[in-house]
Amino acid sequence: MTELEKGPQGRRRGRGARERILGASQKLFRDQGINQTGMDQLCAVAQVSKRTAYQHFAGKDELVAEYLRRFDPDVMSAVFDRTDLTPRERLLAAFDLPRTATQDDITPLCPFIAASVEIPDPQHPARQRAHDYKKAVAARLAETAREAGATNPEELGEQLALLLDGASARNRALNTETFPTAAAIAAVLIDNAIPAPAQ
Amino acid sequence: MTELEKGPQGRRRGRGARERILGASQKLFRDQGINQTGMDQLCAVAQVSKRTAYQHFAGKDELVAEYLRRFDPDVMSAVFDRTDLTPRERLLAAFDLPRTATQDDITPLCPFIAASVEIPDPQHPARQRAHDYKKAVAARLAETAREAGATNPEELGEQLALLLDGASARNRALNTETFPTAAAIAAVLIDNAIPAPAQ
DNA sequence: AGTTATGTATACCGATCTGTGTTCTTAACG
DNA sequence: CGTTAAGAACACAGATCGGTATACATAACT
Repeated sequence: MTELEKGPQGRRRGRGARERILGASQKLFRDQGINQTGMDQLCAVAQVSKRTAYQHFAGKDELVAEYLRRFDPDVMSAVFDRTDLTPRERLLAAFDLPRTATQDDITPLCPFIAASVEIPDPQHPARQRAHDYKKAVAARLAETAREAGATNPEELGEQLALLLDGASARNRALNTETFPTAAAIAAVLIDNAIPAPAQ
Repeated sequence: MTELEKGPQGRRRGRGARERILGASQKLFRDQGINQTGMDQLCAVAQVSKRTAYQHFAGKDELVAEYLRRFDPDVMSAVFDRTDLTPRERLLAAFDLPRTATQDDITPLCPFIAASVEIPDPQHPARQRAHDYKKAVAARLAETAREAGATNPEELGEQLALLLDGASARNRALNTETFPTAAAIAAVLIDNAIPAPAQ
């Protein structure tokens, strides 16, 4: 995901500052949280001068907003745009994605939930982005639920979105993988929401 | 819940420092978050000298841990210890409690989830307390599920606990009341988990 | 009444935070 | 080659953080 330290004849490190900053943000914000990551450390990891960082971003707030804007811009297309699965299978696959997308043994906390908790101001651009993203996920789930023939697609979309967020939050609090539990609930809800399962 | 500024002949403010500190913590940590609340502000709101605060608590970390220890020490007894409800009704009432327990128009974020996100160190006493509390809630749900005649009470308890956390996290991200959605899911799960509903 | 507990007031410490000013270097492009 | 823009290095400002030291006040208990 990061294409650093290469290029035609091996540039040392200059000329890609903005991308390196965002790459370091992704790693550090995920591992340490937003508030626990100072700009000094972030610039050190990104191998970027502090001055340069503030020429690319007006402030830390804007950097955080851009970090979230870059995160999964097309909303879970890795599962929703799959054509080899039926709509019903796609809905269930949404609960496997967080496990396969990371090489961690436990699924890390959703960065949008993290930002929503770490940033108190609801008007902060990062909070807005988190809001929009959560709505977008629910919308894609609802759309897929409609394709699957659910009687109330919007309701099912909201329900499945709640399961995803619940698993993420619970993963953090308990340090235990909870997505299988969420997937089991999802299977029940999906079966209950589709009137006549194709036989 | 806070019994401040009263007493026999109207003490001004001395002599109840520890309780005032914990009361201020409850308000400020909830409204602003833990990391966004400084000890100076906290002592000002509690009308307590900073020196006194550090004579009662070894540090902010210990204060945060005690704040979470005081929060709902008997785990949701307001719903689980009700004798006027059937076990099934008690399970469903768990999704109304967060709404009735606060006078806010929207349910605030669960303080244990908040602490789990705000505090990076999993070994922090507050994180431990959050872990224990979440397990305790799931245990009470499982116990009640067993009373309700569920075939797999532990599984149902875990599922309902996940719904509670999902609603709380989603409330924060979307600024919308989500507990009704969680309650609807809970109703489906409960009905599916109890083999022969007493008729 | 006198001792002791508890609390107040306030200045302060070192560390860390976000953000800036200044000067120098170097890669890219004509 | 020479100009220009991007970046590096680094010191520094101002605020805030958690936590402490010192000196004083007062309520409670014997």
